[in-house]
Amino acid sequence: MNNKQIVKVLEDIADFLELKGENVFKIRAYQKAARSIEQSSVELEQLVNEDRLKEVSGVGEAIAKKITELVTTGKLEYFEKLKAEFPPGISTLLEIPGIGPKTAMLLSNELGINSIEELEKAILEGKVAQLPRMGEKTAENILRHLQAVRHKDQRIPLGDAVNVVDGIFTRLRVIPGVKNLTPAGSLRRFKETVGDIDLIGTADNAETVIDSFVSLPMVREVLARGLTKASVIVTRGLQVDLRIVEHEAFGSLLQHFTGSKQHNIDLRERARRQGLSLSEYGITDIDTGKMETFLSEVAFYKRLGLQYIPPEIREGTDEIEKAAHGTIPRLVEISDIKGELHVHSDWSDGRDTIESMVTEAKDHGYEYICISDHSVGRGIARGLNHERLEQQIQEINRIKQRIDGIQILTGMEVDIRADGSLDMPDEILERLDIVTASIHSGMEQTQEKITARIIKALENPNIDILAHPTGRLMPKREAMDIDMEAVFQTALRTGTVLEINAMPDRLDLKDTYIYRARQLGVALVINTDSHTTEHLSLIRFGVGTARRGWCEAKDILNTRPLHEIMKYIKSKGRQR
DNA sequence: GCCGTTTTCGGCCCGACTGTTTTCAGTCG
Repeated sequence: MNNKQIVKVLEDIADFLELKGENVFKIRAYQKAARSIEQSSVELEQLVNEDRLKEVSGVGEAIAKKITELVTTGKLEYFEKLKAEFPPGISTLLEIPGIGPKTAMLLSNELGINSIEELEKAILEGKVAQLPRMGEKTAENILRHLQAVRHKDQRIPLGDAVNVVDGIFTRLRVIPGVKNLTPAGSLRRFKETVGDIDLIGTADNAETVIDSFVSLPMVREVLARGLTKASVIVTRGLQVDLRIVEHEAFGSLLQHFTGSKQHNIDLRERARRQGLSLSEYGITDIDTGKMETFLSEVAFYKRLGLQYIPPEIREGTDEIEKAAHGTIPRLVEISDIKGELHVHSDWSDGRDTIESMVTEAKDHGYEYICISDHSVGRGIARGLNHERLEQQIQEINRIKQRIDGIQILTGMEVDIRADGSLDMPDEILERLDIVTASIHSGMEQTQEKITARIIKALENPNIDILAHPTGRLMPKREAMDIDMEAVFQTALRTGTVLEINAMPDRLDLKDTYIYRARQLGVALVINTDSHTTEHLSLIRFGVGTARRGWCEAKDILNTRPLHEIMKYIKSKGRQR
């Protein structure tokens, strides 16, 4: 049983306990444990074997026992019994926004409703509105949400969300009196997908900003609208929340709305022990009732005796404890990146010429760039065969004469075939500066096969980098089924570099894998895999993801000057 | 159910909005 499945069971337990009306703190304990496991970079099965489950924050005696039962037997008796107490399907009602445990139980008990379809029918027949504490308006709202859930494409990739925000911001910025307009929430934390978009700002008069916001042309529907806060639905069923406070409270507002939820709960619990109460408006002394406001997040954290915590690692793991001890590292920044080792040109499936890619990289302030077009196996991408690669090497040599101020490397993204062999002979690869390998086909193989295939490629001394290691494409293609721990161990042994692919629909390696790889000391590189000149600026998504994995500059190969990279790559110390 | 530079027992984040209410419950983030 993997982490994802365990998380699901814990979440379901929390749902059923809610329906049952159990102690809210017990429910919260299950939810906290689930969130915590979701963030974990280690498979719990491993921890069970080593009897280290209770090292996971939020996992105590009782939950550890339940996880152990799940892992060893594949089932949990407590859960099965709990589930049996309710009509099947009732928990699906909780997926509809606006329906909580009380409403779900009411619908089930009074009207026998246990599915979304039954609910819709009952609303249309006017039965729901007649229930106690319901009414026409509530029934109508539930119906609306129910239909929205059906059409909404769940969480959207980070890159898409950023585009939506850009569209909204261009229009909101022109509203008079609005300041500090900033995306917060999971977007600011660079989470790979976002469920909704949180925007915040400050204003002299919040109400006028809210008014303008709800009447923006892209707004399809207004869900809620108060004096300082509004929620709307824009294209693709995406929910956007805007919250406005007064200028002097911006620091605490930004902190509050950035989350994560678990980070804020942990932070507030800690503050409470210090006799302080936190809110989006500021920090209140519980005894005196006096509130301080904060212009910046740095000041806010400082008041709590904490080092500043970057948004990307505010996930409620152990960041607050580290901040209290002053041991939050300086995470890698975009300005640390000195070059790019994986870009394509119009020689294969890229749009732009080698020369324009190089010029663009130079404009980014990069010291080096490696041209790595596809190999012949990727016929659809116009992959290069021997002769064309030979011609490309000569072309790159000519460009080197014309452009100075940036070092140009010759590379290739070689296809790892279904049997783990490469579709370019070693004697050719030996001549290239940097060779990247990746899988583009046969991604449905068994875990055993794929893992063996990747390990074989990593063991080839000519392969320097493994690109987009898990092959996922959000939202449509899942990661390949790989034993990542085995891949990390092999990369460590062979010295092969693993890529953090910055393309917003890839972000591959993902954050938790990065965390684990870094912990083990695996070499990492952040590449954009650019196919156009514009793509080079997507590096920020790769850096954000690396930061979520707690990477410092020293963990990332392309923060180093080229001669150091080449020294590493060609080093004899690597045992292959 | 978890957890501890005030506690191994007694606490457990905080506020906004909506709708159906005569003062608040339910839900959300």
